[in-house]
Amino acid sequence: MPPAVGRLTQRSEFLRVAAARRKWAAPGLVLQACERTDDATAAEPPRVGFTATRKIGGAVVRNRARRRLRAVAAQLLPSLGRAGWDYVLIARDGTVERPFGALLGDLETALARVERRRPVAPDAPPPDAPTPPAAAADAP
RNA sequence: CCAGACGGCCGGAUGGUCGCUCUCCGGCGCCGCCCUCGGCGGCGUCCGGGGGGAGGAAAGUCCGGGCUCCACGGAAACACGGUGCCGGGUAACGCCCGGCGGGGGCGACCCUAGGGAAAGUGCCACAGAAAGCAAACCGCCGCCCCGCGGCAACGCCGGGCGGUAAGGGUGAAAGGGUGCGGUAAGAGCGCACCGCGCAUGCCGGCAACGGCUGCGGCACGGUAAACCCCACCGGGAGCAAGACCAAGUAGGGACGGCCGGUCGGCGCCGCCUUCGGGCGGUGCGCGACGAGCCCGUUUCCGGGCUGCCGUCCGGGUCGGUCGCGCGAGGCGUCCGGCAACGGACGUCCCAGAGGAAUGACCAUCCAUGGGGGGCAACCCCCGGGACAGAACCCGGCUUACAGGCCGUCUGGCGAU
Repeated sequence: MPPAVGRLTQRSEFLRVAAARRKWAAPGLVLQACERTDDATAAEPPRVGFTATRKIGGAVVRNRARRRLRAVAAQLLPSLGRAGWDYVLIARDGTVERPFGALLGDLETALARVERRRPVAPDAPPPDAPTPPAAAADAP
């Protein structure tokens, strides 16, 4: 099967991913993730959705942020995304100005962080956290 | 060359590697039909190829329309909202063009919400004596009285009566301005010019209006983005309009209280019967009329809704397709017109998404800012690309905008 990445289009799907409360914030973007629970689609390739609110700017800025996020996702998600998972990328103020290489790094570390937290119980801190400030601030 | 005025236009370019969306063609796969080679149609997280893919403001949603549904029958008056010099353009406009009046600028040119204040009402703060009735605070002038001085004419201090809008002072505005005459002092009191008003006037202009002439000493301040008057225009809501398909339910149900005019219908009971039915009673929110309410108000009148109140229960609205891209369309040439614009001919098809496509990244060039080198052309390094994204579609207006290009004209300086 080719490593195609699906899209999230329905509001209910976005809400479900947000309700999973599994996220990580990088300087250029925020990543939310959620594992699909129904068995029918569990083996299918990952899906991704994009959010750019009015908070970051007008229509031009929002469009540009969403396009950059889409370019980043198209480059990394086919190899790094997990089958059966849904991801949501949220644009921040820095998304438009941040260099593209740094944006790639943001998504890479965000994916790794979300992966690492996965086997751990949500209320227990990760035992091998190399950079505690973000994780510690999120734990309580 | 410098300063400025007006009008028009552009608003990064090229290439490479990955992508998105619409459409067309060819494969591949699946399904259906005709039926046996095969053909047609549909579908696809599929493959390959061709073509199209944001703006001058796409923005604000302020006007005008198209289109759609509702009220559409209609009408009149009232009410409400809008527009407001004249002529033209336009599908229409509050827009545009050309004029007129007023104001500003040496000028090119710019600004102008510009009907009516002898239809009525209101307001004109503060200051000021006085703000629509005209008005006398300081002044100026005349007459009279008292006192003082003087031989007297007269002068001065104070008071009274009267004249005076020229001067001072207040104000946004004080009832035309300047000059001469005139006067006790003054004043359109008289005269000249300017201004103003009126005209049955004459001339130019389609008109707004302008010019001339005559009359009137001038008697009627401003404000109508204050009420108002006059003329003209105006149904309401909007593509989440609206239509279709699929699914599927409903446009309700239950209980309690209160009210229920007339006729019909239906059910039940009783009586009569010539067996067709009839009469009486009772129940029923089934129908009609009436009644009530709604469609801005009223009337004629058209339509719609309806037992009323309270409590409880249940359901629907998040899918798909169309609307949705040939249009008051773009470009070019010619003709008419000062112009806005109109006409003829030729030519082109030019975005259609829906968590929302038109991009991401790199290189070179082009503008542009800073630094360095060089006599110079130029070279090197760093920074770095305005406002801003179609959401049914057009015509305008308004607002935002890095930088640049072109044309016409004005003033000044210099040269010929």
